[in-house]
Amino acid sequence: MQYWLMKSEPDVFSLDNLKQVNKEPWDGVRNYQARNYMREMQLGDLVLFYHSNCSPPGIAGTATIVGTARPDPTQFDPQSKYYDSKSNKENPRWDLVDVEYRSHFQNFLSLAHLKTLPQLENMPILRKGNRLSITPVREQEYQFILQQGGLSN
DNA sequence: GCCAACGTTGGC
DNA sequence: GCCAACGTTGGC
Repeated sequence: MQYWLMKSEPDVFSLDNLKQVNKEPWDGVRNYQARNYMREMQLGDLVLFYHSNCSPPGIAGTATIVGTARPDPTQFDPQSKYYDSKSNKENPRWDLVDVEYRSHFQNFLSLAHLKTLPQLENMPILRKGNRLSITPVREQEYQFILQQGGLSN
């Protein structure tokens, strides 16, 4: 089992939205490194759900991987903003995973707060200029963040 | 809205 | 294969 952090802009898709629909195909990832991380994901992997490009940014809660990597259909849809004319069905370029709601933290963990915690200083999300939307998280980091969030599982 | 940091593209 | 130009991300 592995742990991950996945970013989402709450104006587009928030943890509240995930709770409402329960399960969501995580489409639209168009970055090779993030795609490769999705291909490593296994059923039951745990996810920190991060709200980006909002005020305040931070970790809102957790989710679970309930579907492993498969081709993202939006890459073949000319109407989609995620359409990729250079991809083809014989050798799809982009994948998605299925993410299921797990919990909201009692305490939203703002980026400003996370930056004060030396236990988390190695997390990519805390480093300036990091734009990767999916990153691996160490187990100790995940457990510590769960404690900080006030475990509402 | 600004802009630094980063990934991608494409000319050479 | 290099790298400048460009587009995007995302904190502030």
